[in-house]
Amino acid sequence: MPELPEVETRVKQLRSPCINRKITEVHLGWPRHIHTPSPVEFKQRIIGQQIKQLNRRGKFLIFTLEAEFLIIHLRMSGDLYVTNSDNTIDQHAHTTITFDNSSELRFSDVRKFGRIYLMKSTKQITSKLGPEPLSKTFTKSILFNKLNSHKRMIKPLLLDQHFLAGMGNIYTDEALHLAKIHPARQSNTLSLNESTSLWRSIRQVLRDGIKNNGASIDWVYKGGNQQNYFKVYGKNNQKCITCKELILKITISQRGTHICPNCQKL
DNA sequence: AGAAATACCCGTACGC
DNA sequence: TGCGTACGGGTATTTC
Repeated sequence: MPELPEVETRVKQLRSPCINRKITEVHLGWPRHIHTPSPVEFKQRIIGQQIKQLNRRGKFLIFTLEAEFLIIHLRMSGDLYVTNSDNTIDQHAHTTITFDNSSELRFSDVRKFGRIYLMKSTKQITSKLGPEPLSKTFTKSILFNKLNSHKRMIKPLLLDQHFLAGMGNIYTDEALHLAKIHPARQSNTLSLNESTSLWRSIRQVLRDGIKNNGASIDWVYKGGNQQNYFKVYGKNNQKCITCKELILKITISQRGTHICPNCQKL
């Protein structure tokens, strides 16, 4: 579930307890979380390094270490938090990274889909990602041009991290609803006005999400408030705020999709 | 190129 | 009540 706003929230929360900490020990309870290098090498390489910076690119958290980068993707059910190493470990905190001040970074992941990378460069990961939707350089004309260069349904295109980095199922449904665009629309059929409206909507739902510390839709991700402001996600059979029509849940390329059939016509 | 299916996981909700 | 099963959510990968 963590999408751009949830990841951004974690970055902000983790900076102060992580930056300038030195890694003294690592516990790997689910070695398959370590995508690269091998778990043994991972441990050898990371111990002794100090965390210099923490940033985000798309849904990836990027810890800048002295000699390389620790990159973490939470996928659907991952979460990260720092706590005192004396505190009881939660059942799903499979990977823990202990710091020099007896606190530790815990990677808790109920569904074990998350991935951890240790790499000399971030390029291998970040160069494949599309633009950051909230950056100054992501202009409305860039979106319009990009939409026109593809002939794909708009929703799966927005979910494609190579096209745009950071959108997930929830914020995509919310953005398309706000822009009054049907998720099955072909990307290259959007008018300039529709594209501009979509550009505004994407940025607005993401900013709102960040402002509210992300969304907590289930037991997995804690502390967010954005779920209280959803207009369509999880609102099937409830009335649309703008037109009172009932929100519909449909399937678009194998993903649950929420629309107002009146506001978002094909 | 892009659509569709599949694999990876497991807590929860739902049907019987 | 208990058991079985479908579901969801992000992405890589494979196949059509």
